[in-house]
Amino acid sequence: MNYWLMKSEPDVFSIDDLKRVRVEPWDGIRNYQARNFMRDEMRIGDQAFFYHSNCDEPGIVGIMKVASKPYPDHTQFEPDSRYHDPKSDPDNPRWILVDVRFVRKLKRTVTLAEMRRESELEGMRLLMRGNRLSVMPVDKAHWDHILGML
DNA sequence: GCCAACGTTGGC
DNA sequence: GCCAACGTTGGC
Repeated sequence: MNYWLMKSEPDVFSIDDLKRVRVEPWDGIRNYQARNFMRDEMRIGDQAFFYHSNCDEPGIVGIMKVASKPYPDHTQFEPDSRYHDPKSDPDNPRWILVDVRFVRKLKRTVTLAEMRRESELEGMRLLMRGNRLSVMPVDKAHWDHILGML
């Protein structure tokens, strides 16, 4: 069992959106490292934090589970999509995603600012300088510590 | 292969 | 809205 953190801008897709639809293809990932995590390391049943980015209160807002094997992100082939990639070959798709399933919303947001103050979370990828990855692994110890902050 | 220019992410 | 940090692109 691996643990993950996946970012989404709540204006685009929030934890409440996921709660409503229950299962969602995590589309729009256009970074190779993030893609490789989904493609090569995620397994059905892995748990992931849902992180709200680029918003008033950035932080962890919920928990979800990986709900599918990796498969091609259809938005790369849609000319009208903001995620369209004209260079992606339909016979060898460049961008891959997994479905995620809603597990629960946390009773409150565990904010980025709050996490930065926790010495136990030192070294966590999310908190490293200049980190911009939108899909990243989370150590079990960090996962447990964050849930203990509630 | 280098690297300057450019685009994006995302906190503040 | 600003801007630091980082990734990608493309000329050479």
